[in-house]
Amino acid sequence: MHHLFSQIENYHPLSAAAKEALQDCFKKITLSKNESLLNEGQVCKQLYFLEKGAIRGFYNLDGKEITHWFGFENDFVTSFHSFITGDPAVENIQLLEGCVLWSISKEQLTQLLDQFHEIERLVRIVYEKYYIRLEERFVNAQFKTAKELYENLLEQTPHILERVPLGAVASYLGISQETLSRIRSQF
Amino acid sequence: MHHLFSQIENYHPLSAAAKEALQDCFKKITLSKNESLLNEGQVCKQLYFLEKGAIRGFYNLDGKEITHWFGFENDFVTSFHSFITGDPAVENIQLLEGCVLWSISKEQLTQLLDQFHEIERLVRIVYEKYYIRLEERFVNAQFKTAKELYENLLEQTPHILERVPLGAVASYLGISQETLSRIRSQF
DNA sequence: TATAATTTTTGACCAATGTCAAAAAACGAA
DNA sequence: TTCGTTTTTTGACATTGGTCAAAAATTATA
Repeated sequence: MHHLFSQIENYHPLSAAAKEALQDCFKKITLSKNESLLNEGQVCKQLYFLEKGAIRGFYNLDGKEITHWFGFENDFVTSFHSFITGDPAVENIQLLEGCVLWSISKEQLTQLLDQFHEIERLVRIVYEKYYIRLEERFVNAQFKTAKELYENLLEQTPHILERVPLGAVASYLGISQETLSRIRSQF
Repeated sequence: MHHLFSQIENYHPLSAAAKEALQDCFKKITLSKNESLLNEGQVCKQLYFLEKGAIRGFYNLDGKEITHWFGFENDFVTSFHSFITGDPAVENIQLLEGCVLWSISKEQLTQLLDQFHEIERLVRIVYEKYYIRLEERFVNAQFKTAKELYENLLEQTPHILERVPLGAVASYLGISQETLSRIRSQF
């Protein structure tokens, strides 16, 4: 559990009391490749911290699987839309590798948010960070060419290309697998 | 100031004490069309609540002005990236109409976040809502055709088309003005 | 290993959308 | 109203990237 807390405290330091409370809530989960954390249509009631491994969120569009996001070491993972709103998820969450995760339920988190201002702050700060991340992806998606998107990925998150099948990467970038393959062959 | 608080309390109800503290911080601003709230390169130190009017955030890309977002009545408006990180903004914020705004500085907000758990919660909830909004725009940007994007806009936010020049709408959708014009003529 | 299943690459073709330039329309100020 | 500016539309053309199908390469399994 050390690792979990050292990562959490990168966002915001916590008192002993808050850490204890969190400790009581987070449950360790170990799952193997290809298992699912969530299927579309289900309400996502868990927030996960990914200690080790790789995960993807994907949804179906015209019969194709579109990768919405990847999660790697030290990412918080959930279907944010479903977790926040309580609506059924449009996305599936599936393991790309065997993973070690820490899980907390929305109910538990809600209680902690009531009890601890500092946890409320932690969550607020996490949202800030994730908002900014998403904004960057959005701007890229709107105006970069397929080649630029690939170059970006190579520079900023090369581990994605090393750990994830190409088809999943292509839809993550918003391009076809064939186009991604052709771009790659130019390098 | 009634209006401001009734909108804020749509996100999260506040105690009298928290409201008073907020009241002391929010300053009313009235500006006219085409004035700027922020120029690229400046650090955005203010968060605005837009009571009346219309605003856009835009940045420059290859000599073109790209509309990043629109703000209308009851939106919170800032350069989120710059406001959160303290980095110089890449975007400009400009009034599309005369506006009535309420302004609070980052410093003031930071103090309130320290003093009031409930304001921390308010902000956390605002981020949740804005995160989800952005996620929807992102998914659209990645996989919808120009025509679908226009139809979406017509259905979900028709006021944008009524209040904003077409060029600004086109870059907001991530398509060229000419394409938007052609699509429009089909309706 | 050998075989099957999956993933990636390649080729041919096509549709959607961008670009540039000019005309038309709408808007604003004198 | 009229003139000048800005915005929107239209036309011709180029280009990016998508689609479908098949081959090649890689990976998994018996």
